[in-house]
Amino acid sequence: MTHPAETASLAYPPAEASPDFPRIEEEVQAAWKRDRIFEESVSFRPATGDAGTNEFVFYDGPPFANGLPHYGHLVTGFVKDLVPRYHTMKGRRVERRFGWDCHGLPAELQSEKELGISGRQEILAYGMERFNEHCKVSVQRFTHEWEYYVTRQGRWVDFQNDYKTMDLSFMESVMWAFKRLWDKGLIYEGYRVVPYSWAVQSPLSNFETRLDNSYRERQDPALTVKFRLDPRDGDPGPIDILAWTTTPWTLPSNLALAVGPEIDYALVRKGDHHLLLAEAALGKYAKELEGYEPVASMKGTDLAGRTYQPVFPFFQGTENAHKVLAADFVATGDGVGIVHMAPGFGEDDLNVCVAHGIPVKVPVDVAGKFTAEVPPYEGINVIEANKQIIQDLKAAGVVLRHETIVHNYPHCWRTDTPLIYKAVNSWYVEVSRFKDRMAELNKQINWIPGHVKDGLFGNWLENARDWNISRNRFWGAPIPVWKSDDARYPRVDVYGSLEEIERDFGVRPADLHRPGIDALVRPNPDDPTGKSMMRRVEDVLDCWFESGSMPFAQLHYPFENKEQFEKNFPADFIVEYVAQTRGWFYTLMVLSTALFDSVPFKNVICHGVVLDEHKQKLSKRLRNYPDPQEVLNTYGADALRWYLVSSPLMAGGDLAMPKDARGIAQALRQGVLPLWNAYSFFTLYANIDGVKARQRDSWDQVGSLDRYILAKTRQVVEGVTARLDAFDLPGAYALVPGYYDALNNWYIRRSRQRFWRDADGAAQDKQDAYDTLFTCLVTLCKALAPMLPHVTERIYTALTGEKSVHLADWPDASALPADAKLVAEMDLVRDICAAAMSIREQKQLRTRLPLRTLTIVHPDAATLESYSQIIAGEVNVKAVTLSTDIALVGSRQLAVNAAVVGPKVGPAMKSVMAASKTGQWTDNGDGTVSLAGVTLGAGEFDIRVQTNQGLDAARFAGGKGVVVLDTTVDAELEKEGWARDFVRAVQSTRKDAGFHVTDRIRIGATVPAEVAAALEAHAETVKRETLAVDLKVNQGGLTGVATKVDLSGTEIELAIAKA
RNA sequence: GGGCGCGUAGCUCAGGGGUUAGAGCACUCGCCUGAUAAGCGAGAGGUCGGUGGUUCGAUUCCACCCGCGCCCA
Repeated sequence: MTHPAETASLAYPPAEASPDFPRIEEEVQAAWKRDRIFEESVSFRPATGDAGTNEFVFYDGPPFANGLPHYGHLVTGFVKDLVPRYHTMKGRRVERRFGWDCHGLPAELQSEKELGISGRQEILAYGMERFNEHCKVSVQRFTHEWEYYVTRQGRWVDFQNDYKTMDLSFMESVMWAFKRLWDKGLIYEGYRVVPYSWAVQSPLSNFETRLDNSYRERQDPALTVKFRLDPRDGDPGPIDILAWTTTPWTLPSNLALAVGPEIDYALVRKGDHHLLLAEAALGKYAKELEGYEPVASMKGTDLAGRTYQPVFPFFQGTENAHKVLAADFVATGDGVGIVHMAPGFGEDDLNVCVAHGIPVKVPVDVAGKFTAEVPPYEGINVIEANKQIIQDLKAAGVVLRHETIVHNYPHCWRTDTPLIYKAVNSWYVEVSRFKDRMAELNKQINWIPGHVKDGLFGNWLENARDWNISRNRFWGAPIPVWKSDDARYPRVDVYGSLEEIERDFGVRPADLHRPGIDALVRPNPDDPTGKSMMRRVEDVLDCWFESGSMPFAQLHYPFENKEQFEKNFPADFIVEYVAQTRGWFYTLMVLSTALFDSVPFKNVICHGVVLDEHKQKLSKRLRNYPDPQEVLNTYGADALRWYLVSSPLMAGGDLAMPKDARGIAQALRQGVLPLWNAYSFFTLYANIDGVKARQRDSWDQVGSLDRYILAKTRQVVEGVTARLDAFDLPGAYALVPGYYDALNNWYIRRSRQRFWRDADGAAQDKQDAYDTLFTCLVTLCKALAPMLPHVTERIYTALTGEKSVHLADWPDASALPADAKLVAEMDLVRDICAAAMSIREQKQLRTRLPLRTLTIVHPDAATLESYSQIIAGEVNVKAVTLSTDIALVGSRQLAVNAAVVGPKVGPAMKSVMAASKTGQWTDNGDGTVSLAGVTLGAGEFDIRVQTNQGLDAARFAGGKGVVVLDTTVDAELEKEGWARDFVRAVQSTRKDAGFHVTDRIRIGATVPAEVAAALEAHAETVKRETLAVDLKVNQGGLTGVATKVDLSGTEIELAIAKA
């Protein structure tokens, strides 16, 4: 739009009228990189202040390194960027280190896939060292993709100074944490039944099984099996006791049966044969029990202690086994009220059996296959063995019923294979011992949304179980425990630093990974024979233990940065998706409570999950989401940030994102474009006028429009500040469109002429207009910088010539005028104009057609006097008349302010409301009214207008005021209307022809006679408005850019040419 | 079965003991313009999931029910 010749001397870099935001963003990002703006934004804020630390501490939740980022990461990333940018501008130092979660099953499984091997045995065959070496490389494969997305989304984070959980320093800190817990007696080793994945050959932690939706529907056999009780005196004959199970594969390991002590059991008989089951279950087995009759009834306690014959012989003769035991957990909901117990495969089973001195038998190997202890099934996967076991039992005649049930069953979150429950030797953190303390500390945390604190997270803490932190795997931090290999000389050594290892083993490991660490072996000092050795227990740590360790481990605490950590713990802020209440949020809480007796973070946002528009999970296979890269390249990162962060996600809800990205297009239109348009207007005219605007710091002399928009700016800054302080991010975004509207569609539109007015006599007013708009834009850019980091950067740097808006201080609202009265009045004026325009629309009177009078009736009409001109201009009337006399336009209606009056009068409210509706009230003339025996004073009622019929009127301010438009059109008004129509036609032709806004033109036109008369009457105005040096009407010979134009129903021919 | 969240316009969602329940999108109609058609405005569109209760008054609070989502048994 700008002539190239002018560019050199421009006051501001020209703003594209049709900006390509993705391109602008990339330019901005390139400048950030080139000028190291991020680094400077961190480093120029001091780390310490008057009151100790000046750091705003942010923890980056480490993502699994071996996966590609998706929308969920983008959401988290935007928040991880927005909040730190805000606090940086507020003057805090906000370090942001990227973290990589390198260890654990995801990494191992990826490597197995890449290497074409599967399971422990094959890994061992392949070689643990090579395997781990591969893992180490594999987990860094996607770092570049991550860096691309994170950078492209405009997220500032330090990749150079990142941390990896596989770094020696990180792992040493983790080792330290383990030792601290050990010293506090919070670590123990035990036999526990755990969810076990035979596919990955490892137990899972209890929260791993609950992360995301690991439960899915599964069909399983359910078997009702008969166990023959050993005969006892008084038995009416042979008795079979029933038991029900959905895991037939555990029957070979059956070691006991459990009954509920208070449950009623029925003995039923058919001929010589007796069955025993809960009375409550009789109905369910009606079919199988046909012909049986009840012969006796007894309590569970009566049965306890009886012995029976196992259905399989494998563990016959096991100490204390094969007895009926009483246990409280037995219920009659499912099955027969008698539970088959296999202590190797059930948590309750284990507890009860151990209590009764029954040893644990686990005839299943690490891969989920039966061992030689059960010869017929040896080598068969337990789930696959179900079939054969059922067949064998049927053949033995001990199956009463074989059915199939569909139930929710937990699956391995990595391989999607069903989990089994299995007793394994594991290492535990005794969370149950300090869970009350966690619940207490949790009260200090500000959760967003608030319900998570006592809901999802609070309940989770209340039911916290001991945490199984060992994994029988390879790629992870080693459990730093060495044990004697000879039980006769027991000894356990736990190490908490490289130095301690060096002291005992004589070497300081350069790498703590297996198998190198396993090679550290030394003679057991407690063994006088000198034969037994201290060997490391084989397990590695659950990688979640490392995620919970990141606050201190990323700093190599306590070996380095001791003071820095202690001064800056806990974090001020973290954010992740809501399921991390069971993951990272939880592990942070566990470790910080146990190690430091402190919360790990003060404020936390838990956002929801991005779904497709049918609320289905986003799936690469289904391609049910817009390609992120395409979105970034079409609409830009600012639009995407606006879309995602102002969504219900931030309230913990799900976001149903349409595949066509229309929400993102809308965010661009509503959130980004209006700001750009205001800026583009400013630079266009400032450059034409050669005006250099300056930041306003006084406003005593400026007009009401300027004061109004400055006061509005103050309000929006205050509002955004309050919401960002409260971590209410959508709330902050929500304030912006209303402000855009006031700026673009009121301030600029009503001030437009001031920007191109001739300088004579109005220079100050013009400068005021530029200064005001400049002040608004610069202030707004600062206040929106965290929310729209790119577009604000471009605009701010163009306007101010400074290096970066992100190096600026947060705008000071008090530097702008506070004028609530003016804002309220002007907003009322806008309301009045909207009402007046609605009359025009209704009467089909185009805005360009001037009208004589607008009458405004309102109790505070007097205060509107000074706005008459603004209203007249907006509504296009010659005169504005103000009145407080409602009788002019209608009658008075009483509107009781029920919220105030209700509580005051109580039950009398009913008659008060009735009286007000039927008009039975009296004005006492002193500002009070009476009705139904009650007198109402100021603030307790409003008077509203009931408009008379037949008027061209519209109500405003909730009915408190009325505007009446004189819709008579006389010849003079008609002519003026034609002239304005003509001006508009010329202007749009100019624009279509690509003329510059300052180009002088010549106009030729062929028009009907009545229009010609109008143009003649208003020739000077037309020429001035269109920058025409010449206007020839109906003189033929049209030259230049010619068009036919519809002029409010009359066709004319028009030609314009540059003068 | 339990916990948490949710049910408001065709869609996505705000709101909140008070008579006239809002926004954006979509729809219909219209409009300004020497910045912005990726613009501005108006209209239509709702027994606020259901049933009871508390209350002068319930969409809002309470109970129960129905439905959806997540988590857990």
